[in-house]
Amino acid sequence: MPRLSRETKQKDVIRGELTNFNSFFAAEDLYEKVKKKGEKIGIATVYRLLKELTKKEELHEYACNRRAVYSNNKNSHSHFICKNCGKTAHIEVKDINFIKKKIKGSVCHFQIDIYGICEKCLEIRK
Amino acid sequence: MPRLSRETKQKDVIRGELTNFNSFFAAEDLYEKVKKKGEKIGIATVYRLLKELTKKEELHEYACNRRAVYSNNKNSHSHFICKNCGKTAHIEVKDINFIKKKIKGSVCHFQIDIYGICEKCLEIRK
DNA sequence: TATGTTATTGATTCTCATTATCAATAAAGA
DNA sequence: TCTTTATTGATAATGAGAATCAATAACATA
Repeated sequence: MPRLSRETKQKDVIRGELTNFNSFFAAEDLYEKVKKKGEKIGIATVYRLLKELTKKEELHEYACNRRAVYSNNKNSHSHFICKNCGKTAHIEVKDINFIKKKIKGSVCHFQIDIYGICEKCLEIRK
Repeated sequence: MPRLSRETKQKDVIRGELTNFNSFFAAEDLYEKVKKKGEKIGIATVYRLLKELTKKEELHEYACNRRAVYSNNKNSHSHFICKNCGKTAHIEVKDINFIKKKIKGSVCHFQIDIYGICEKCLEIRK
């Protein structure tokens, strides 16, 4: 394990692109953004920085469809996923106090995924 | 796509083992159970039936650590995942009425993942 | 500023869960 | 029994992400 963290050109470039996402993104998305900037940075470096920033809690990592996705904001994430069309909508859930009572450890963040049929698809099915 | 579903010896065997899980399980777990019974069934068949039953809503599929996991009960699932030791504990959350108001579509089931540090790890860190 | 140490990079390979392929097999209806 | 065709299972393909490792570049310090 590395004993200290070094500031590099590559990390700077990737960090610069990081802010260009307003919702969540996958490693590949970030890699594409960097490539479009004309910067030649290996995808392994992108994966590494993403892990590093997650450990530092500058990013929030969670799973979406068996892929790791990341978010700039440290807030928790809640989604409504339509089982018919597959669309994912964000839901705002501010706190989970109702559930915290049941947990003995300390809570960092949470993810709530609600599966169902969205309004549009319900309409079509009629 | 198949026009009708056929009942086979293999599906019967796999279905028999399916009830032997009281919590969630991965495809590989089910495959091992079947193998231990002495039945020679290909792992592809296990994967296929799992997908089929999920589509039929006899099983609930969700993701855990970049793997698909399945559950017999159709209830929703809530977990507390320790970011330190990685252990997952079940939490019982009966309803999410507080959140349903925010959803316009119809809700089938939900999954709540809460990330934090478990009691044991908190103790060790002291 | 030059030098030595070592964290970082990036091309590539590896891993591992899952899906796709396809010839052989076996349900289920006629 | 015969025919049709869904299913099986061995195996190859896929794809996200981790591991490898020689070359490179930060950073400390002389």
